[in-house]
Amino acid sequence: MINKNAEKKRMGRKKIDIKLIENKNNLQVTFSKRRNGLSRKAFDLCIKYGTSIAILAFSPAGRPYPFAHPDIDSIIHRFIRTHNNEEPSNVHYPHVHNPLMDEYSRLVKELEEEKKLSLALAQRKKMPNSGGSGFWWDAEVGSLGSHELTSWVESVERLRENVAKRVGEVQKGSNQVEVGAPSSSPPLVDSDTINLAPLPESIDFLEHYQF
Amino acid sequence: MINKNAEKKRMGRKKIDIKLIENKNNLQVTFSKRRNGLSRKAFDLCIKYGTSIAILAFSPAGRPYPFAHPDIDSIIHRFIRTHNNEEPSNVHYPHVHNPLMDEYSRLVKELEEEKKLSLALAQRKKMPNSGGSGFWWDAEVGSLGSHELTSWVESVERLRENVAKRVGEVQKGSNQVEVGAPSSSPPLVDSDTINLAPLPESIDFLEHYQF
DNA sequence: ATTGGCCATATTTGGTCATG
DNA sequence: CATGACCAAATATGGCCAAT
Repeated sequence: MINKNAEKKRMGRKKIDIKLIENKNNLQVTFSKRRNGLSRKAFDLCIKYGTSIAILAFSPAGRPYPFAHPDIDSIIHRFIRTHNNEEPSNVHYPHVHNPLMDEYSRLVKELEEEKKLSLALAQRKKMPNSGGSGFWWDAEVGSLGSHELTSWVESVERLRENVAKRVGEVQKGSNQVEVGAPSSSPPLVDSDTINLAPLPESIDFLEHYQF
Repeated sequence: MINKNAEKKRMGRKKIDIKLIENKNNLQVTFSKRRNGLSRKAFDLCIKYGTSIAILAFSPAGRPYPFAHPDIDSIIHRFIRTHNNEEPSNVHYPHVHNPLMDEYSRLVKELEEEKKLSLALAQRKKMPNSGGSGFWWDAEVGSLGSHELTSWVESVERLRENVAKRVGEVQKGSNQVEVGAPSSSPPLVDSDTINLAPLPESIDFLEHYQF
């Protein structure tokens, strides 16, 4: 990426895919904005819905940027109460095992596979011309005939669907917070408060990813 | 189906001010979306900047909606390390103070003054509104003098608790790890939260809010 | 209670420059 | 390293309706 196109004309917001950013220089700037944006949103939610939210974030530089309302202590306490673990001597926080991340990692791998497969197929039919200048799909896909291209697209679409479905299942299936230790002790509070609501993520976030 | 007024142009997003939302059923809907949005953004940041973020949020219904990457424990520990350079034995969480609140509170205070004024005027003409159907900062709150901020916090807290209606006692006497405020004992509401130490944060976001 | 569409509009953010 | 400002394009959301 590193689209270094200095134009006099303003470019407006650019779209970037979800991957570790490389342009450290420029991104440092962006992070500042986004971090603020995140807190701003959290704050907004707190006020509008009368809820409490705590955010612990770190800047790429490693600097901590906390946000909390009304205060971090009460929130953490509440969380602990909510999950009400049984270990009195050892306070441990709910192990927020974000299913989304798991899936994300896995999906990235799968996509890699699929990608290779597609490329392999493409190369079998047509021949090389690995321009290699653009994104992984630019070169190869570009060499496909309209027919192949169509099927390729369908293939990817199918993949996307599967991926989406999978993520969906994961969300609904594992929306329980896994406490640090594989607890076997019974909950001490109303059972309906033990379960975490389904992890917030919706599969539509995948739409923002560029496969 | 869904053909009420095909002609009628939809309204599109509406602007709403930042105040406790009128418990409308509709807003419950909105919260779901917004919460998702928050997590989505956090997730995005985590990936793009390779940073770690943890979010502990509660829905108006009192359900916890955690988000964390890579995992909440490491993040909290990191925070402790970062903020607590001295006593490793006495673990206490950084007293997250957020300037956003400062500004907000300040403005609310000003607003209160105005409200108070106009209310006084109104009462001179009309009759008392003992019904108190106003918002939490309406009327009487303004008469609290120099304790507005504390009151405000308490109000919000009370509200939160009401909505939450949570269980809770089962206190686990944790002697090992003290998960409390550094010095103050008041569990939930700590007026110190309102005006405390510094932490880089901009307040320009207030420009977007309508008081 | 929580989510998923739809659509139009309100906000946010990327890339750049400039300032503590 | 962290922000402010600017402009334009990319997203996120408010109502509304419906489904789980």
